[in-house]
Amino acid sequence: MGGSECDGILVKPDLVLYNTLIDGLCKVGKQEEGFKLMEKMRLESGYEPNTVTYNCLIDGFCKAGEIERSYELFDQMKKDGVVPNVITLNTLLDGMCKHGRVSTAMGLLAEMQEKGLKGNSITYTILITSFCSVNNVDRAMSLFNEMSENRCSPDAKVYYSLILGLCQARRMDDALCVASKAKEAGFGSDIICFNALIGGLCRKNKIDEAHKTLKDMEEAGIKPDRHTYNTLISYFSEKGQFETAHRVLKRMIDDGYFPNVVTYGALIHAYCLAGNVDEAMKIFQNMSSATNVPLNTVIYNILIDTLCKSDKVEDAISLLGVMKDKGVRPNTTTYNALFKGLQERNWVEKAFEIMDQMTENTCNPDYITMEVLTQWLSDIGETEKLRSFVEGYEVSTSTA
DNA sequence: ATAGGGTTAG
Repeated sequence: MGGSECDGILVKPDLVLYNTLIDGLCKVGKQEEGFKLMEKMRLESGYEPNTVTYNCLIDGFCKAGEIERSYELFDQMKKDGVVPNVITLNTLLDGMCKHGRVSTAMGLLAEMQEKGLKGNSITYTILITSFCSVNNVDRAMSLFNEMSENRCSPDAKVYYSLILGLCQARRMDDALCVASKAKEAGFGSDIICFNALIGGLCRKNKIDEAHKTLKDMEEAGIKPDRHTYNTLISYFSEKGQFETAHRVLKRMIDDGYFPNVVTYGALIHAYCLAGNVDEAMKIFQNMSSATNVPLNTVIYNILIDTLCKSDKVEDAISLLGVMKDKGVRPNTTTYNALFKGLQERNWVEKAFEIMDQMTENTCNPDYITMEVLTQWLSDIGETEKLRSFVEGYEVSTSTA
């Protein structure tokens, strides 16, 4: 990419062009190449990376989950005398928060604030979203209130992130209250907020309020989208009102939205809940053969879980095989469902086999896995297998 | 040229 390579034409990329390329590489998951390009730029063009260069790379490594690497870049940046800005801060905060390091993020924020770098509304959106995602909505609310005190007025997205968080926490009264405050501040809800509100109200069985919100949405000139329809289909089918659900489905299709994996997932789940596994399997078969909708882990998990609970572990195991043949990765939930099913049958050999598969797939056990296996395997005196299972993870996580 | 919010399982 150095200008010297271009015979005959005087093309010397400037720093902005380099940064654009580095950002592009990072955005498609090639952050390592982005990093190399920065080094090459230094050597061949003599440009020193600036704040933007570092910000792009830090974001690339954060999005790839390589927080340590991002932090190294942040240190290197400061060592080189390149001044971090609020974008650097926000990028790091978002990376840390999304990878479970909320308290590290708060520490960084405090440290940067001491150095005189103030957060902006994006900083607050990041923090509010992550506190909500770790079920600390109260902290999110207090951050929101803190914001105005710091004479930083919330923009639409700050309101929206709080509304979403409140909906996810099932705190619908608070969510509606914040939504009306947002409206007073000139930020009417958008389709994402409306969908969250409608979904939250449905989950709390407040169908009248959900209906009213749907009307508010239409009055605001916002049309229902695929999410809205999926939300309603999920509500009606889970209430056993399959006729209504199918009517909504028809309207969805008439409106130009093809059912997607979520639509099918909602129906499959509801038929499973209603004890109609046959109908659920029929939809599943139809999905595989008559639609282009790719099946995902969630779909298989619903069915595997239901089969295990209906004393059809063999069918669940064969579905696991189908899943793997189709290249759909089982996750912890898949294995947990299977272990519970196998425990019911006390089918130990099969459980051992599945445990080995889980380790091979570097799928991490969670507390449910450990609870089920610890209880079951110690009851039957198979603690040795349990120990080697756990050790398998200690090895794989240290080499990962 | 760089940063922020969405649906299905357990």
